[in-house]
Amino acid sequence: MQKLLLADDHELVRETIADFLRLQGGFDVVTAQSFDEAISVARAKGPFELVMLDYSMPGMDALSGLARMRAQTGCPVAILSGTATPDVARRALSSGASGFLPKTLAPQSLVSAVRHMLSGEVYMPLEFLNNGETNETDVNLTPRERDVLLGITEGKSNKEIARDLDIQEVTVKLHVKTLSRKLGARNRTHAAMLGRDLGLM
Amino acid sequence: MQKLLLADDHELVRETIADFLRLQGGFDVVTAQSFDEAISVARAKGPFELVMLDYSMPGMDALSGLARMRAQTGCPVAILSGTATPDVARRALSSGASGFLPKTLAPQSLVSAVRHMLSGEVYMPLEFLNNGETNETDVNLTPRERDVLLGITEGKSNKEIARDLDIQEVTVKLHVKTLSRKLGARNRTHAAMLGRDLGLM
DNA sequence: GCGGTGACTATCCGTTTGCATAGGGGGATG
DNA sequence: CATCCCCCTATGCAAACGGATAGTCACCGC
Repeated sequence: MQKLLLADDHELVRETIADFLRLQGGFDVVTAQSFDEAISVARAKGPFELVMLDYSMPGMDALSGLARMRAQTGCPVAILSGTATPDVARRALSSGASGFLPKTLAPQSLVSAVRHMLSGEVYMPLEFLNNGETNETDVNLTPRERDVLLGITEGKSNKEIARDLDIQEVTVKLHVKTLSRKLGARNRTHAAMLGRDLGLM
Repeated sequence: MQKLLLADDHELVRETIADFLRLQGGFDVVTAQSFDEAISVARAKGPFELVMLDYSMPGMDALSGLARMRAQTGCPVAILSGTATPDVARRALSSGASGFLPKTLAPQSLVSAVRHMLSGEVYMPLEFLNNGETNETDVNLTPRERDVLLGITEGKSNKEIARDLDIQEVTVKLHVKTLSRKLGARNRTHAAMLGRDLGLM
């Protein structure tokens, strides 16, 4: 029987989906309620043939959890999301996710999606690509902040960014501080990662 | 009967695939031998339910042809490629392609892939994500360097990384320096971005 | 044994970040 | 006009980073 790992912090959602996969899909489903627990479970009760991670979940830290889980287990990892924006879906795939599962997915489609991923292909509903042009995530940076963030992602120093934008270095620092606060980043590097994950540039 | 548009400048490949889709899939396949012809055909003989474009083809201009075709037809557009690198595949999906079809795909898989895309989902073989190491760059980090790089991508300071790995901060700095040199990064932020782009963790 | 390599520690130094405080100008909106 | 918001600048300071140099220790292959 194929072993799946499902991690979601909402108990109702988690257990509903798990039960459905057990009954309708005949899978052996193990659950976890946080990213850290998922990592522990993956180590303790593995190997799994597919891991499904909720996108907004304690410890997930946007998409960096995806990379960590992939690195540890080496098995296909899918992203599960309720507040699904097309852009997040695309980025998930770019980061190596085996699939993107919106929670609005019809139950029967879920089973076929899981089978699809188990057979070594990528699952993703098309509507998450077509509508994808306007991706207003809840974060809204000012144009200047985006400029600075772009510079950060290119590994530039504040001084370089200042020269490129023809402003003073102190001003760059100001933007770095404010955009980091808006993104909930702990420093410029974190801001760069979150900015890329959220597709802000 | 579902109408498909297939554009490829190599006649043999184009007609072989087209015939196969007609016979085995029962599709109505129209062909074109350049991107510009594909655009004309799409306007003249449309609408189509799926368009397949060769990645390297006169007028395609890498992936910018994908966006133009999507904008004009509004229907799913897949990328067909012989010289398939995982990177191109990822970029294709990020640019809104409905699928990525390597020409090495088994014929029968091609039909199922087309059906998959017609049903509104995205097709992509997993090996183009998992093997996406893109080891052209031939970076080989030591295990410890990967640990440190992972910490950097999570926005941690050297001090935090040191505590987590139970080593001294100076040692972390050493690893940061060496892994940055290996990656060709200008600083830790740049290293984090390159590390994520190259899928090193 | 010997050389090579990975991992680690130490001290020192200049540069860069990060953060706080304290403003000025311009444009939009009420 | 008053009031935001965005953008810019300035000064100052503590912390973190980046780099150089100089080692120790353990492991592995020849």
